[in-house]
Amino acid sequence: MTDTPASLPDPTRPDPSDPPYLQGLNGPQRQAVLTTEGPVLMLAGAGTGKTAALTARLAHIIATRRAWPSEILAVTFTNKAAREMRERIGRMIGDAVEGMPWLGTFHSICAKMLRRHAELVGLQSNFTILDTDDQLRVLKQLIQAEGLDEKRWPARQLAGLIDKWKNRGLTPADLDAADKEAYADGKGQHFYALYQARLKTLNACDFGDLLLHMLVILKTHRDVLEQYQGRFKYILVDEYQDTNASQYLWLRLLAQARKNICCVGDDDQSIYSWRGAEVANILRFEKDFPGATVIRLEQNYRSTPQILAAASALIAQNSDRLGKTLWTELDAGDKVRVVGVWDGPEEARRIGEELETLQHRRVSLDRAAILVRAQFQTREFEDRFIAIGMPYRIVGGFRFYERAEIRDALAYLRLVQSSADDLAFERIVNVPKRGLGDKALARIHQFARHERAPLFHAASRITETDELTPQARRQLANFIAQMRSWQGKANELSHPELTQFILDESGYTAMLQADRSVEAAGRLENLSELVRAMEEYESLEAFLEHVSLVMDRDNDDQVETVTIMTIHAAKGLEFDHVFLAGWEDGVFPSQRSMDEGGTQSLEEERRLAYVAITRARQRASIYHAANRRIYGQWMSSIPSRFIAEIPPEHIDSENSFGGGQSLWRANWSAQGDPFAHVAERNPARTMTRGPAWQRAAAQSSTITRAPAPSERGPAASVGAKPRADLAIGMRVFHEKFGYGEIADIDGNKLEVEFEQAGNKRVLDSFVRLA
DNA sequence: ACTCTACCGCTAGTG
DNA sequence: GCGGTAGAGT
Repeated sequence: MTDTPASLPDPTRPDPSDPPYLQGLNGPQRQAVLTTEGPVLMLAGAGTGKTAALTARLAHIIATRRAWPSEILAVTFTNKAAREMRERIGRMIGDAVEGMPWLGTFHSICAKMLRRHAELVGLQSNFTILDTDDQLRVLKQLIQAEGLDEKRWPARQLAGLIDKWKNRGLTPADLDAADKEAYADGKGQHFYALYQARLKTLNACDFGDLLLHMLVILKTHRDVLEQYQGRFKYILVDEYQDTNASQYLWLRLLAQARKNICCVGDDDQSIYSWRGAEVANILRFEKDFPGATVIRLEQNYRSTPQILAAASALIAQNSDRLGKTLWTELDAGDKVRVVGVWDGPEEARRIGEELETLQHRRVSLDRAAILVRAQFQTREFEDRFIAIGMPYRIVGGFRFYERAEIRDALAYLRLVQSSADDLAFERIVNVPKRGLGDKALARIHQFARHERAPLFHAASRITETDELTPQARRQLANFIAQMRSWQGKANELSHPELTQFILDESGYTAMLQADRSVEAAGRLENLSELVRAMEEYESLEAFLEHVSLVMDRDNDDQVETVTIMTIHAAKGLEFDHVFLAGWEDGVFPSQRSMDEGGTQSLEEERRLAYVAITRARQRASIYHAANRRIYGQWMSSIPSRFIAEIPPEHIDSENSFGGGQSLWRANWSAQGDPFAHVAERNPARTMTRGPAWQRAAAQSSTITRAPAPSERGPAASVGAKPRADLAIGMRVFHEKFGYGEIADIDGNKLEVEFEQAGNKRVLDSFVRLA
């Protein structure tokens, strides 16, 4: 597959004989489509028609028979992006898009691969994928089991570290000296290893593992690597600036053989370093792939020259850039508006008025958006818009599948599908309330650990004994019987029917119906939505796979609404009218990024500002308030330094409380670090309000150590083997029933004649010799 | 086993 | 200022 296409005189120029997918593309776009062989880096500025070029490239590869759809690997970050790409390609090449099994997110593609090779990393192919919440619960349990103080060493911190390591492609054995020092006086590596072992016994993996496991497999199993290298004739990566190290390594392995890899991205829009993305990946592409063709898409089709000029001037202040010069053929348009207001409520009021003006001009609210730096800023707008009846929509926040009721329902289904799913068991064994509290759960745990069996199994065995109170025993037996019957029904009923059946029979629906609170109705609604959503999947397995990787609700709002969202959420979107709220130092750039990261994170904030401005097609309005309430405290604030970085000739300034722009602009230029006086006047802003880990780190020099894990006593006998040290007639002590004499032994079940409590059946692991 | 209270944390958020 | 949660209290 090294033959070049019949060479045209100049492939970048339009030709009437062009196939339809090339029509309407500009020169660089055409080059990006036609340069199929060898490594290609497509640097695509904001609004330069990246997706058009990208889909045309795929269409071209398929149309010219360079590869079958199934021989192309196309990766994106979000499901939304994958879905959009699939749709757009579908429009070009028709049903052939159905044959593109390897178009998807990094995670979904890795999950698919990993199910084929699970046994190579000690998993079964039906492994479950844990979300962040499950992950945290597992870690909490481990921390407790090791006797560490959870307050001092929060599970979140450990989760963060493990995530970071996985993002960098490091297994526990790969950690370097510095990393080993991390967490609880150097126990980080120990906990990482413990956690991985625990996941293996749960037959589960977290999101990071999907990539890490595949990376390990590709590195250690040549045959598997060659199989995929052979299959993927062309590789395409979207949003390359967002890749983390493990994704990068994974891609590099797969691309090594043929080197037909095309990475698309924009270093100026890299805004995800905090979750592991490394801009370095895109900056060093040419070194990684010598002879790479670098193509710049610089003609912007979205914004007016004024908006573009403002954004370009801003981003030009950053140092580590590959550099692009965006230009447009559009007419000049309005300057960027900068509006100063007194406080947050006024900001919301003013933007509300602007939106009403748009409504009167018959501009659809769908074409307007309010972009904020942080989620907490949305409240001000919500309050105001409810008051004036402005239809709005807030993107982000809690996602559908993170809602408690959805997670509960899924836990029931997971347990039906796999009774070994301990996390699912724990989640719903007492939801709705069955009178099975900590005590009962602790017993089940203790027995499960002793038997090395899943909780469900242990629970089932424990109901055959008197270990629990009669009430708890009855309830647990009932729950187990129900679960068994559901497992049986899984074959008879369709999975949506089964779900409805379980929700009703378990009492979950009744529990919500009895709940008079405001949220209960919405929860019931969410559950019916879940059942409805399930109908689109072939099987329960298929649905659960989908759910663990995707499950975002498509809001099919009929009403025209203004969208309120974070800048991060707005990446890749565009609106005619964009309102940029809260451009004040401390809010944007955020205090935290300025505290911790120095220029590095300030540059990331600046890229964020660049992304924000370039969302606008016709008009961008920046707002800053002189006073803002943060965490319940009123703070006076100064306009964002980013405003001062936009050349005045691209700005129209107004100020609702006097003073005018000259005031703050002078303020900025007069001092070297104008922020210093704010820190001085408001010391609370800088140090004492730092995140917990900073405070903790400051104290970490004087740490006393928690008791070693050894005090967990002599190890229990291995497996479910009955104890050898017990015999009929021996006197034993049981925590609940007191002293007694063994009357009979049946495996690890004992019949004991207790002095006070009478004849009881108990488990051998709960008694000790008296 | 449930309810109340004190305390923590609080940038962004895909899989 | 607020919501989630852990641990104590009833």
